[in-house]
Amino acid sequence: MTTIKEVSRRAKVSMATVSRVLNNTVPVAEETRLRVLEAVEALNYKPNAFARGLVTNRSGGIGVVINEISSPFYSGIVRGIEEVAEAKGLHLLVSSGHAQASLERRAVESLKQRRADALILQLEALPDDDLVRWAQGDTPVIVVGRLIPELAGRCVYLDNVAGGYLATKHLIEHGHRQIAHLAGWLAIKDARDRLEGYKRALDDAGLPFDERLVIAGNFTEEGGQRGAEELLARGRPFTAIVASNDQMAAGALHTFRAHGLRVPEDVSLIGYDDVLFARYLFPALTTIRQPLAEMGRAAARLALAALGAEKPKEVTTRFDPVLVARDSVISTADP
Amino acid sequence: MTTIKEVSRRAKVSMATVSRVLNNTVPVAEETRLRVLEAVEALNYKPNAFARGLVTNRSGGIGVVINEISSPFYSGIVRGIEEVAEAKGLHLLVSSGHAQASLERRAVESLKQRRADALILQLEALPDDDLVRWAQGDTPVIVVGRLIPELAGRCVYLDNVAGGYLATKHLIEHGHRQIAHLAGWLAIKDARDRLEGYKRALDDAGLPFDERLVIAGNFTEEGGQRGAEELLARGRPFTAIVASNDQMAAGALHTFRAHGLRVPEDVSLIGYDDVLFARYLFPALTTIRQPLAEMGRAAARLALAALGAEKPKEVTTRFDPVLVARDSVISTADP
DNA sequence: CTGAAAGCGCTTACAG
DNA sequence: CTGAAAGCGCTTACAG
Repeated sequence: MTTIKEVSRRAKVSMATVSRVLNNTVPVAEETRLRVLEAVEALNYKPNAFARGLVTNRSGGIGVVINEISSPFYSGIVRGIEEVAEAKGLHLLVSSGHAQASLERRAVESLKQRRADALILQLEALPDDDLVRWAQGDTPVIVVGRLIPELAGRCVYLDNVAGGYLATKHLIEHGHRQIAHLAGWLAIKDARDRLEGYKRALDDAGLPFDERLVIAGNFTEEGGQRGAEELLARGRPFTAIVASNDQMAAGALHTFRAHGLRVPEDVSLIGYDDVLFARYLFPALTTIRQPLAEMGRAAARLALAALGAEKPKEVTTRFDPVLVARDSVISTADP
Repeated sequence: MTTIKEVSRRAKVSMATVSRVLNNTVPVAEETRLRVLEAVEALNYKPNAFARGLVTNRSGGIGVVINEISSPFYSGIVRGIEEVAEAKGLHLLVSSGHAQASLERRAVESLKQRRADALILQLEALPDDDLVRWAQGDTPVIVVGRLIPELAGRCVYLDNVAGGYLATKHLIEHGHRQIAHLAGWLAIKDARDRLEGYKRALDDAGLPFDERLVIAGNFTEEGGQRGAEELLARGRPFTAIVASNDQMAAGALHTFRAHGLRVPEDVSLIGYDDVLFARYLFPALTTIRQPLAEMGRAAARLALAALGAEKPKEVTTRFDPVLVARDSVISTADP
């Protein structure tokens, strides 16, 4: 690896000058500049990021911890983050938290130690307190997926209670009265919020809440399958289901089909997220959309603003769930 | 941020000693060790990664460039990489290449500059030459998704010609004679290889190759939809389709349904990849499986071995496509 | 506009 | 087993 010293030697200038032309910090005589650039080119010089970071205390990277990089849901967020970070020449340091407190903590500490310029955290296990404490450190912290009062303005989130409500209300408006809920993993707040929304919608419509119609799953296709099986086994009649995400809805669809039940003729089904494959299921899945990439972009912009790389423009920080009506819900009167 | 100096002061030892207990490089008297540890704890000291990297020339991170982080296909690979890297305490530096030569090159250069300890590269646009040249540098390079003769043993790949062949042969064995192909983006080698496999299988079966039955798509659901539309519009009769990936198959399924065509009764369909949602489509998609996570793990192990963090165990480097028969293919005799 | 020098926070021979 | 010192490769006041 060539160093700045070799470049300075070749260009017959001091190391300081090389540094100046590379970083564009102060004006340098055009002739000198050219000589330096020529040397840089000829020697294929790349500044050592460690040395630079040691003195500037900047890494040029944004640290991201996301629950599960390989899930279509979370990677949609990462994609949005990447898009804007890349445009600013910042790179990403990504870790998965796997919804485990110890892993989440380790990931954040490691990111801080490596001096990520900003942290975008989508954590599931750690309590708000930890986030608040980290946010008090020198590294700007942006929170995805929760609203923490102390950190308002640094949180990008979607109201999942409203989303659960919206989904349930949609079914109620289609005449359904016995509505089951395939809940997500209740250790995750999103799951609890959607359940809460479901309850409120029932309540507002004067419908009783029946816990036998609620199954806690785990946000996976397989969880949806098992949940649907159990629901069927319980024998409580229902005409519609609110699934806590699209993957569980896909699993439920599968199970119903295996049991000879038709969706939506025999049971209406609504998902949550609107991941890419939702519209390719059969029937095309009615669902609640979360604008994942957009949320990721918002988080990245907030991070850029926090670290001063970008003017703090207006950044939408609160997103609303929107209903995407496709073919998996039908009125009870219809068939 | 506390520094090693403050720790050494508190523990009443030299900085060298602090460094020694933290890195476990040489034996340190137990009593001293405890004092140091106490100070580290009390001061909540975290070594500065830049300073450490500057002298060791190691970052403790593995650089990954992958075509598209948010695609279910690629993120499956990343997940495998992450799994083994995490277990070794190495972090990941991830960039997307977006199948563009300039972005791929930029990503790799950036990773090298940041002194990633090893590079795992899944590139689409750059030619083998670039990979070979990089591999000659000081950073170990592992290649995912191609076999480069000069870098054999450092390549994790799956024979896509064999996969395309396998898919096509499966249809032929079910009596199909007019088999169309929804190709992927032909700028990507995987797409070309699968097409090649398709041709060979036809040839081996004595079936003519008809280019009017081949549509070049782009590996997305939407591409599959459009491809299927065009295929229908061309009016050439066909009884089965080989799609170059599952996402395109999902799109085609959608289009056929819209046209009142049933899969598999009217047209058999086989996908490629076996991404998670493949089995949740209706009909459940027959496809060619790629063991993504396993390939990612293999790449990570190769990287660890290359950088000496792990004994070079036996690592499978070549993977075979396997047929997963589900419900989207039927014999021509059957219906 | 440019150079000499200090310093960022570590690790690692070199002595003892 | 431990300490003093050099050095990793940059950037940034400080002078001129």
